[in-house]
Amino acid sequence: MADLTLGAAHRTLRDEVTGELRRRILSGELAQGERLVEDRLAASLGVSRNPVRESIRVLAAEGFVEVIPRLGATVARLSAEEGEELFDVRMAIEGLAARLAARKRSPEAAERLRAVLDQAKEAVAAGRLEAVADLNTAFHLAVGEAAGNSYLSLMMKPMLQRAQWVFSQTAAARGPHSWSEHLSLYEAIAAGDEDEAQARAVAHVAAARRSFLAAVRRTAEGRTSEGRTAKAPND
Amino acid sequence: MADLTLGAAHRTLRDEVTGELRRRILSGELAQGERLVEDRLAASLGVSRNPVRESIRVLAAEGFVEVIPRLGATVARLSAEEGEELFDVRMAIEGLAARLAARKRSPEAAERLRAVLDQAKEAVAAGRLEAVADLNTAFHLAVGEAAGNSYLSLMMKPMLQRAQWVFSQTAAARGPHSWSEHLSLYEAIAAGDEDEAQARAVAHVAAARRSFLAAVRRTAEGRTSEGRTAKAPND
DNA sequence: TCAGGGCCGCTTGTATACGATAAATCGCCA
DNA sequence: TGGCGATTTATCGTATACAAGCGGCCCTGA
Repeated sequence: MADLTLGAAHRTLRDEVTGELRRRILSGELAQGERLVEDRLAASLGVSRNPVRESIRVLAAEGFVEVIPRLGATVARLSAEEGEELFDVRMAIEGLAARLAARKRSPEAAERLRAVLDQAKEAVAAGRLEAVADLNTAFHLAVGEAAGNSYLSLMMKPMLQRAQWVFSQTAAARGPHSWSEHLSLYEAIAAGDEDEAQARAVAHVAAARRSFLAAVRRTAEGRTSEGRTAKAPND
Repeated sequence: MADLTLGAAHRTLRDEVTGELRRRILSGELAQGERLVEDRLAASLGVSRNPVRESIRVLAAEGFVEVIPRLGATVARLSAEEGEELFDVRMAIEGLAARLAARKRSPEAAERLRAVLDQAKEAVAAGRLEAVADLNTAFHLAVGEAAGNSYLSLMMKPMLQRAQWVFSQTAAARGPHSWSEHLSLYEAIAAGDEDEAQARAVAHVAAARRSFLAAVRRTAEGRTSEGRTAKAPND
């Protein structure tokens, strides 16, 4: 199988597969708790089992997949509680990231943030929702990288992807005001105001948590009154 | 090769190898920047290349190993700056963990913390330094688990191992007062005093940072005056 | 009808084999 | 003698093959 479904770029198959599986998980194409059978995945991606296996280990380390020896891997399950818990971690980490980014005040980083904001404005206007979600993650990650702390960047990447997952699972859209909050955070960082940057980042995540909780509540109500019409975000 | 060097436990070879490689990295047996050649590692561990490869991916996700496609993996390099940066992240995360642990105030978790403290007292008295380092990591991790936040636990594990690595590389011992700080943190958590628990955790990490910086300074001085007598912690 | 036990298939764990690529070395030529 | 290119070697990337375990199913017996 020399020609792949994923395209024959220079990246290793392993990287392609990891990205593709992560995408399928984030998009819900692979549902929570779904079994990840190495053979099937390999076949569906047009590769052998080895790249798939290595990908699964990475995704497990990132918390997207659960592996039980000799039994196989499944997409992790995400309870509403676990979803909410993530926001506590985000407030701590993203508050720190914003503070450090403001302290550093790198022009290049500011430029990158601005670029993401511009792209997002377009995507929002065009109504490309999946792109907006990706750009949201990209913005937060760019803040993390603006902090100039390598380990912070390393840990933030899976954390933010997980956050994106949480939202995609609950169908909790935040809408345009999220981006005005981003803009305001960007300004505080660019101005080098550490306290303000941290405060705005924390407030932003807190607002996201409220959106999440509201969505969970809606889903729960819908479930009891209409009998599970909405896709259940958790079990 | 059915009989392994690592012992024929029920755990998969991949788990054994991951643990062993991580141990060798943390202990300095595998030096920073050292190449990790799959063939050699496989031979030296008495396994095939597959488990080794999967382990390398996991360690890369944790930040202990750097992989360059088609060139191979090396033990990550840890500059003094990167070492210091880690403390910023730790203060944010461990402060949160301590606060949540105090809020939760689970008796079982308190019991586990106490158990680690007891074991550590013994190990310190017996002068078993490696065990003390492991127990230090175990204590911090137990605080994280006492917080009852699954993602927090997930991310703290590699973070704390990295912290242990940082210290082992600089030969910066903290001594017994570190454990009195642990005890004081434990008390605040057991008492359910959120503010105090967070403050003590942050102060504890800040103290660790000072120890680290002092050790780095000593090394730097030793390097300039005596000409690299001490093992260089970074490049 | 139901409980127990053994067989079969699916899936994972591990090893091995082959192809491809980048680095290193050696020799040739200017 | 120095630089450049071809060959060689080391190592990774990927695929395939084999072994082992776990669960489900069917069959048997009361």
